[in-house]
Amino acid sequence: MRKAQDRITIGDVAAEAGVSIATVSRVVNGRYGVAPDTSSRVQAVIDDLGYESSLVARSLRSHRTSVIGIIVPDLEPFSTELLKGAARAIHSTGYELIVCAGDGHVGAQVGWERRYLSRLNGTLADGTLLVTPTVVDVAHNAPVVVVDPHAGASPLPTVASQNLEGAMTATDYLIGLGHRRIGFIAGRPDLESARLREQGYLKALERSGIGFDPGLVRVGEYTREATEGPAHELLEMSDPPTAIFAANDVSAIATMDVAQSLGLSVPDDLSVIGFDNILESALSSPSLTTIDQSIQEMGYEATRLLVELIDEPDQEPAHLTLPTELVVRQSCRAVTA
Amino acid sequence: MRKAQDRITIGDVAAEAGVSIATVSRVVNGRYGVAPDTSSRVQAVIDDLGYESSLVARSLRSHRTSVIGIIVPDLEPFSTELLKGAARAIHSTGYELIVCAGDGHVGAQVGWERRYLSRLNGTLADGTLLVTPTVVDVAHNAPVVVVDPHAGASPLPTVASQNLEGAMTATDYLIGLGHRRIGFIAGRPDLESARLREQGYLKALERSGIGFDPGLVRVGEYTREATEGPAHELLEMSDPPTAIFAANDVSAIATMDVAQSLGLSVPDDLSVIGFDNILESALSSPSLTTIDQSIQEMGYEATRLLVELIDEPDQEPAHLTLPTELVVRQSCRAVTA
DNA sequence: GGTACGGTTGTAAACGTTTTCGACATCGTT
DNA sequence: AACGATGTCGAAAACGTTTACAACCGTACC
Repeated sequence: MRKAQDRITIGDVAAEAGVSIATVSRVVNGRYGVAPDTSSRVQAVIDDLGYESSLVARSLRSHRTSVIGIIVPDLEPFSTELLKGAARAIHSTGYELIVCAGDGHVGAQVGWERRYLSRLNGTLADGTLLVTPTVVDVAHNAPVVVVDPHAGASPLPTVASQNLEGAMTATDYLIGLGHRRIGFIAGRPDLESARLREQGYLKALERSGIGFDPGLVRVGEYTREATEGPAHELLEMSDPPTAIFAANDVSAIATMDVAQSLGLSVPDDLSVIGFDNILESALSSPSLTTIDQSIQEMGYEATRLLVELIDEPDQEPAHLTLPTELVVRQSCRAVTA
Repeated sequence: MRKAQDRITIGDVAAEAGVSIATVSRVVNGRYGVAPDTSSRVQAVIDDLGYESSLVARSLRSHRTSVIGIIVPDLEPFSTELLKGAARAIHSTGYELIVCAGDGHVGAQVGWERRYLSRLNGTLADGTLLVTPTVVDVAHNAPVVVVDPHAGASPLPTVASQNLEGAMTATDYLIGLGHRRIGFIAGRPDLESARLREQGYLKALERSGIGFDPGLVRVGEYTREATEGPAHELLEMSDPPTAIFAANDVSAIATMDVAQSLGLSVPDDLSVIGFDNILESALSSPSLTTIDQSIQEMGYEATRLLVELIDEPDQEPAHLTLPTELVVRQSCRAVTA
């Protein structure tokens, strides 16, 4: 006797419809070469029994699953915005999306990224999107696209923002407001984006003739938790900065909170500028002046790239760079002489 | 010749190590009955070749995958908070998490939920978490837990909040502030939570003797987009409400934005209270007074329940109800005589 | 009336695992 | 020396599909 939770298999459908398994498979996949009335009879049985083909069995046999995977390190704003863009891009294609999320503790387990990727790629998913990966070596012909890649030249296709230019814009903006002591909260040192933003900060300072004070730089690793300590340090200096450029919005918002907990007013006592333009930056108080990198767009473009790569595997790996833009809100103010 | 992208299979390992496939499988899974030196030799080859067993093949054969799936309708704040809780709960168990997200357009495609569930359940995943599902009939003995279930008695285990009590608390709070014309922006009519919140609103109004004015109720479907029109309607009435209770925070924030676009000040001209206590509610301006239902906790408990259910399938379906709590912030004010 | 052919269907192999079962050694016991 | 117990291992079936191939049937053509 069939137990109730047993799946309905293609064999059940075949038996019920009085045809062979092969025929059922053909009508399920719309293959050519099955008589119209057979087809409709089988289809009726399929609908009746509520048959759904097993993704794993299909994958095992045909190496094609019509799903693409995304591996994200956490579910913080950056990742979720990106996911939205990916979901939007996936919509018109025939693919479906599955997400594997790390637990947010970077470095807690190093192996998980490799493991997920190995699981997805080549079996479960036809292609994979890798978001802000830690060191991962990937067979360079696998259908993988990296968003916000690891530092160094990548043999894989990548999607990133104009990090250098954006960081220079942010720094120039603060300089233009008259700030001279400008602190910097850096991002995850392993990521190309973080390095470029730091370079942009340095470059703008030097170009303006202000020069670089190593004492004004701390590492916040793009996270709220890692930012709080360094922000305290900067603000409790005997000669604290009058402005802080944080390498991403999460750090910037954390910095504002620390400032306010120290009795400092943003922007009156301290100007803060971020990078990313996540949703939360518009809602903070004061609302955060920041550099917009349309994160959703990155997810969208990366997904588009990936789908292209799956259909046409032997391409030169593309490296997309999306523009950034200054978004002026309430968290910065000109220095009062 | 092996093509570079070909996966390394258990057969490759077996050949390289000079043993049978069965033996390799045994050492991979730590089965009893393989000699220590054979085991270590095989293990060495595994590490050397970087072999990872194919999830789909394993699943097909053994019906166990050590992953649990979550199906969410979108990637809006409620869902993402829930995901965080689930990720936290999964961490200590031996399971891994994969997420399938709809595209947010409720009703756009009705079939996707069923399809995803069918794909996950029984093949890809050992169990599935269903978040705010639209109508879905599930074999009631499948390992599935529902968060914020569909209206009506569910044969499946569920996790929900004290929606009725919370809604009464919210309404009572507004009444206590002296409000008499209190509007309501309802949620998705198919969800139990939305119905209970509306009931709580009604019950509090009647108990206080104010009574219920059907003209003050609109449907916002829990989304920003669906809320804007109804909010406009309420606020442009000849005799508009002095307070609005929105069935979730997303609606409440949208309502505040609409009010401000009409030149109304929150809370001076209009008090707004929400439900959920999503992160954004603390960041809005003014910050939103709301009913806290610890969403992460729901995700956590639901996941815990699911894991339990997988290990011990023949349980009476549990129905968990988590407490809610009033969180007073800046968006409500007493009526000025 | 035989043959060729197109359309329709079934048979069986393959995908990469896990697991049952039996084979073979080795060793201790009588 | 024979036998059973034990430890180690391989052969092969099974999971639910897809697809190459062959088989079959009817029709049209010579």
